[in-house]
Amino acid sequence: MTRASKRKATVPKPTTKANAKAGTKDKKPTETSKKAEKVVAGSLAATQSKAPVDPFAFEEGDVVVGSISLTVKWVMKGHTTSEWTFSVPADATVDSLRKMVEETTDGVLKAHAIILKHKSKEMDRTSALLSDYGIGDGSEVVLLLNHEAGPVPVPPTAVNHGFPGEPVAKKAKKDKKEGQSDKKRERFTKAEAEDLIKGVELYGLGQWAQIKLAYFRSTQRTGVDLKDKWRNLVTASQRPPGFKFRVEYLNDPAFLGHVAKVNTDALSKHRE
DNA sequence: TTTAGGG
DNA sequence: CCCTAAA
Repeated sequence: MTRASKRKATVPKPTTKANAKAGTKDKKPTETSKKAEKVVAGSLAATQSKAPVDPFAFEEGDVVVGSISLTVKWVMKGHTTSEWTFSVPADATVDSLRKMVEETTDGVLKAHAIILKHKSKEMDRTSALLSDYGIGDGSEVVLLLNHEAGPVPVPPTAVNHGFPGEPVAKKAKKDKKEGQSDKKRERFTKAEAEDLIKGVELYGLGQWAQIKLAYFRSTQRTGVDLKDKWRNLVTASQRPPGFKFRVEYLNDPAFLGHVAKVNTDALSKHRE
């Protein structure tokens, strides 16, 4: 295949090092002889015009004076969809936390669309300190999405735990001991097909693993399944007008038209 | 392990 | 859906 798009769309990989890929702006933590010192002391005033503090500016082993450990939970339809544990500087702001969430989900959850609440109170002052909202160690923050800010895809589950970038979920072994080939043939529902379309739209062609994580995390669908389904959808969209499909939702010209459109757009981006 | 394609 | 060469 051609080179993948330049924009990295990879979900935080379970890296062993804490800050393997996070903040790209902060160079490197000079020696750690005086970690407690390099921390945020004065950094807020120093870079006030820009991002308050690079959320990933410190490392796992650092002793951050006045740090706050909190948990961010994304609640949707009554249940927690995803949850992350963060350790932030004492002078972290609402906005810096939102950016951390965006980083952690590798951009899947856009900072501008994130609404944070603490004890039912919406934290709308983005430049306010988390402490201004009474947030301290062990606090729990609820994350909501501002739908008016545009469609936001489902983020990967349990992306992080502890410091950003720290490994979290185990790989879920493929105990394919005996003939575990109990894979029954289950047709994609229209909803699944639509999620797949959104995935290709958002991540691009070939990003099956990414789409799997974003939209089929808790499903049996594998990246290969998604790839196969996309191939079939595109083929279907190229059938002559009036073609009759067994699967009902494929008989909707608008539906297949969308598939064709998304495919065309994705193809152009795929080769640039 | 994931992707791309033919089976 | 499966199989598997390539990456």
